[in-house]
Amino acid sequence: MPTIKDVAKRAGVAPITASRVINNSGYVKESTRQRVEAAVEALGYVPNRIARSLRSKRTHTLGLVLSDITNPFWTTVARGVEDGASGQGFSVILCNTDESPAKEHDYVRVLLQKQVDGFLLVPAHSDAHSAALILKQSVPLVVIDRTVPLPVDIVRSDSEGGAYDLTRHLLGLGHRRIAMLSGPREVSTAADRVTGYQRALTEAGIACPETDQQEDLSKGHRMVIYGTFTRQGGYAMAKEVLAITPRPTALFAANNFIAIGAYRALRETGLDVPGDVSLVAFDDLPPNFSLEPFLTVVAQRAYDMGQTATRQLLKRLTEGPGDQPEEVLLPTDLIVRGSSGKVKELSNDHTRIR
Amino acid sequence: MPTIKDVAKRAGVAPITASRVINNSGYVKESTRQRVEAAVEALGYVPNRIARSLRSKRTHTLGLVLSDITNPFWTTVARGVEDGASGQGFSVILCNTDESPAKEHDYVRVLLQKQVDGFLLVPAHSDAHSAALILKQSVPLVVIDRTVPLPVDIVRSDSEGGAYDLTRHLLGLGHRRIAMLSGPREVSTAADRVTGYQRALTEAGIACPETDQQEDLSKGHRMVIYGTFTRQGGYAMAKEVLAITPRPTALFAANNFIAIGAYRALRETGLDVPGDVSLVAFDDLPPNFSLEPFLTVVAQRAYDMGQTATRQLLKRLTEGPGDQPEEVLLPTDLIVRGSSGKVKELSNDHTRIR
DNA sequence: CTGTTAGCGCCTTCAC
DNA sequence: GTGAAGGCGCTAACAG
Repeated sequence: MPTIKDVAKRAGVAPITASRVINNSGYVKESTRQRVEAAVEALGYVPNRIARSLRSKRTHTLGLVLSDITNPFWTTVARGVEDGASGQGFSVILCNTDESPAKEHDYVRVLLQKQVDGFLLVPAHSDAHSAALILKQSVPLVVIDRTVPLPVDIVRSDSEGGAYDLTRHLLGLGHRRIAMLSGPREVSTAADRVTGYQRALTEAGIACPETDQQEDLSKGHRMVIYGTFTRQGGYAMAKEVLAITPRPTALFAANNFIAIGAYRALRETGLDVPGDVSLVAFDDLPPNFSLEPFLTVVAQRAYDMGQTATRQLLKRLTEGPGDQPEEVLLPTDLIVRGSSGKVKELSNDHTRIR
Repeated sequence: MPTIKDVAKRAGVAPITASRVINNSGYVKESTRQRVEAAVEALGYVPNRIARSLRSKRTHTLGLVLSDITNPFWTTVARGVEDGASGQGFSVILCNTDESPAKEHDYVRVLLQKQVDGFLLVPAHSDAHSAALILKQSVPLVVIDRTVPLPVDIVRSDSEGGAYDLTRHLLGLGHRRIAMLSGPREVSTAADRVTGYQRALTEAGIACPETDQQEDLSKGHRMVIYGTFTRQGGYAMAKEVLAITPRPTALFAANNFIAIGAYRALRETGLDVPGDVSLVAFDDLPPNFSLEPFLTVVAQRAYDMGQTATRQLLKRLTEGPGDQPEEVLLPTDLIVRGSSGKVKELSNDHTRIR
C-alpha cells in the first residue's frame, strides 16, 4: 500500500508537495502537479484518511443511533440521514439499539472513541444518559423524534397536532366513543399523542370518566389505555377495549405496530373495519410496499426528519454550538383511507349519535 | 480532550504503562493499575481509536454498500449485517447506491480511504467495476445477492430453486398459462428466476412458443416478459400480458415491486385475485407491516443473508484470503397465502385444463 | 512555488 | 513490571 512518501519520491518532490497536489491546496507549478498526478496514477495511491483525521481531528463521519432500522419509519429516517450526510461528504455509521439503554450506551462510547464528528440520536430512554455522555465530550448532537431533559437540538414530529387532527377526523365522522390505544406513559411521543387526542375531545365536549364523574357519559366518553408500541400491545389493548359496553366505535392506534395488533383483534372478534369499528393510526404502514393501503393515518415526514436533523447537525459542525439549542417540529399529514367510516346507529344502542 | 499522556502524567507513570492498563495487555502491578484507572476516571479519558487504527492498521469498521436501505429486503439484510458486525466489535458504514455504478464507485473509494477492514457489496452493475477496485487494494470483500465475474466470496439466495418451487406450486394448482414478469435480462437474479421457471415448465411438458412452434400450445405455454424491478415495470408487464388471448391464469412477479404493480393492473382490469388470476411473487412484502399478508411468495432469508455474509467477511479478516472464494447459496421459503388458487374452468374458454 | 521540521495519539520493540 | 525511543501517514507552521 503506497503512501504519500512513495508518491513524492516517485515524482521527485517532498511529501508536502504531493499533499498539496492531492488536496488541491496551495500553489503548485503545473509541471510538478502533473508529475505528482502521474505518480499517484502509476502507484494506484489511495490517501489514508485515518492519518488525515488524526491530524485534522475531523473524521467526516456521523453516528446514527436509532432503535431498529427494520422499522420502516426508522428506515426512512435513516435514508434521509444518509442522503443528507453523503451530499456533504460525510459517512454514516449505523447502530440499532432495540430501545436498550445499555446497547445505546455501548454504541455511543465506541462512536466517541472513533471520533465521529457528530451524533444523530433517538434516545432509548428519557433519562438521556447517552445524550449527556455525548454532550460532556462536547461532540455535536441532534436528538431525533423524542424530547429529552437536556439543552440540545431536537427534530421531531408534531405528535400532539397529528393526534389532534386524527381525532378530529373521527369526530367529524360522528364518532363519540373513541378509544386511544397508547404507548408507554413515559415515552414523550406517546404522551404527546394522548394530549392531542384529549384536546380534540375536550373541544368537542366529550367527557372524561375519571375527571367528570358527574357528567353525562351517554353522549360519548374518553378511553385511554396505555401499553407498548408493539403488535402484542395493540392486540391486548384492543381486546380489552372492545369488551367495554357500549363498545367504542373507533380505535386510535398510537403507532403502526399497535394498529396491526388491533386490526388482528378486530378481525378475531368478528368485527368489520370500518363497518363495525373504525381504525386509525399514528404512523403510516409502508404504503410503497402494500398491495392496497387501507389504514387512515397521520403520517410522519420521516425522510424529512432524517434530512433536517442531519442538516442541523452539519450546521453545528461548521458554525459551532451557537447560543442555544433549536427545536424543529415537523408537521404531520392526515391521510384518509378506507379504515375509517361514519358511525352506524346500532338498533340496540341506546346512545343516539347526533 | 485528554490523551493517554495526560492519564499517564496524572498516574505518575509512562504513557505505555497507561496503555497497558487501558488495553489490558502485559503485566502491570495491581497498585499502578488502580492509579491509572483512577486517572482515567478522573479525566474522563476516552481512547482515540483513530490513532490506534493508524498504528494497528485496523479500523474495526466494515463498509456496507447496497442499493437502497428503504427496500425492506435490504433493510433486513442490513440489520443482519449490523448485528453480525457489532457482535464482533465491528461498526458498519452504510451506503445507498440506488443501483448507480457511479455512486457505488464513489462510495467505495471513500471507504477505501477510510481504511475499512472489509466490504459487503451488492454490485450495482454486473461489470463489477467497484468489486475489482476493492480486490485490487486487496481489501476483503463479500458480494451479496448477485453474481459477478470475479473470484470472490458470494452469499446469495437460490433464485433458480425458489422460482422453480413457486412455478411448481402454480402447476400444482392446475395453471398451464403462467406469465413470468421478469426483471432486467442482465441482472443475474432476474435471469436465475427465469431459469427456474423454465425448468419447472419444461418438466411439466409445457411448450415454449419461441422454440416449439410446432407443438400444441393448447395445453398451455410459456410467457416470459422482461422489464424493470419496479412497480411501473410490473404494471406495464401485467397490462401487456393480460391482453393476450387466451389470458394467462397466473402471473409470476419476479420481485415484490413487480408484484405490487401487477396487482394494481389486475384490479384496474377488473380481475379478481385469485378468482380470475393467481398472482405470486419472488420476495415477500414486509409481512410484519401488513394488516393481512395476502401474496403467495417465495421469501428470501434476508437477515440470514446479511449475517452469513458478515460472518464470512470476518472469517476472511482473521483467517486471511484462503485458497479460493466460497459461494453460499441460501434456500428460499415458499409461503402459500391467499393470492394463488386453483384454475377455474371458464365456460367460454376452449382450452380445457387437465 | 517548494521544502524542513514537527507532531496528531497510540503502541511495537527493545531495553532495564 | 516498567520505560524510552520511534514511527504509523499525514499535514500545519514556518521557512526559503
